[in-house]
Amino acid sequence: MAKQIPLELDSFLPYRISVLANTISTTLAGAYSQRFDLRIPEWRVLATLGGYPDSSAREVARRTAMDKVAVSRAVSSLMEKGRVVSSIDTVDRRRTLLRLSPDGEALLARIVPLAHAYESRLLETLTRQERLQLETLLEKLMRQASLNSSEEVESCSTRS
Amino acid sequence: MAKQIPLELDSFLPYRISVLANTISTTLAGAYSQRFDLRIPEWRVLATLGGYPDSSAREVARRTAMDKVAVSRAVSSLMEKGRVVSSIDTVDRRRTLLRLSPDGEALLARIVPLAHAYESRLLETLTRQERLQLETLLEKLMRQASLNSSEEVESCSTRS
DNA sequence: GAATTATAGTTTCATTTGAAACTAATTCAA
DNA sequence: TTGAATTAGTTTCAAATGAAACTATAATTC
Repeated sequence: MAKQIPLELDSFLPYRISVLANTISTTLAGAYSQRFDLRIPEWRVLATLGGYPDSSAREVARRTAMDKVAVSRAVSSLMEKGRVVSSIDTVDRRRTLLRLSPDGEALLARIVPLAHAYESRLLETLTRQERLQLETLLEKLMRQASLNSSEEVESCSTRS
Repeated sequence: MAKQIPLELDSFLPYRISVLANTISTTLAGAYSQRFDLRIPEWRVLATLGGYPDSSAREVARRTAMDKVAVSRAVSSLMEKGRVVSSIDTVDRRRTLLRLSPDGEALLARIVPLAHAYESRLLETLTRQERLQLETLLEKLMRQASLNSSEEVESCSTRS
């Protein structure tokens, strides 16, 4: 076998996507985190409840791909700040139904334009065609990435 | 002004990229993390030193986009496990030159195929053309993302 | 060459995160 | 029913992370 490819980190796809995602999250969070006293998990919950009022914590977790502990903490924090209100589901009293308070609505209304502006910034150098390609690629990569492939990855390697 | 777009998280680019990156990191780390007792930061340092022996911690940090504290900790851990050895730069005695030990080399040699296999898995559903597109898109997005745009994002929003 | 400033790297401390244990309510099964 | 198993959500504890202070060496300036 020839000399092993030494894995150039700069061109390693998982690494590149990770750096890109980190840069995006950090930049975006920087634009509202301290300014509105809103952490990323809170922002995700806020945005979700904006679109789906009266979701339970579990539903929010599923929609955002956050785990339930993270949701629980974000919700507590949002409630302390008066941005979210809750009510107990009368049908299933384990469930807590969550919705934005007027303050929460107002905050979301201020941040959504920021978020859209940043997204536009990211996309502004792409042609219409490239945006469509990006769509396709993200879907394909996401599908492959989540194929829960640890066994396959292992078998791939140990096979040789 | 018309009713505000309520920001569908599922189609919000920063969010999608973040979920994708998380999924990839988690899956990949799952394939070697416990198995080789190697955390993601250690893996990055290991891979970097494989390609660039006798780098200083600072150089590793720059190459990996990690911060120096993370590098410092990863290096300590790798040295404890005998995977990295260090020597003091005789020219500048603040600097520590790092390189893989034979054990470190051997470990890297075992993991590189895993990493390449996983990368191939990610890419396998893409056509040749799509892979080229991905290249272009990652570069463009990375450039836009890192334009350090917090001020611009803010001005975009407050302008209206 | 002494004092100041800058740089490499580590340590400390406070915050964040995740996993597992836990509480409370519900469903299922006999 | 009532006892076992599930499910929603929280708490706890340990590990990971980041910012700022710190140590040691080097470079700069007077």
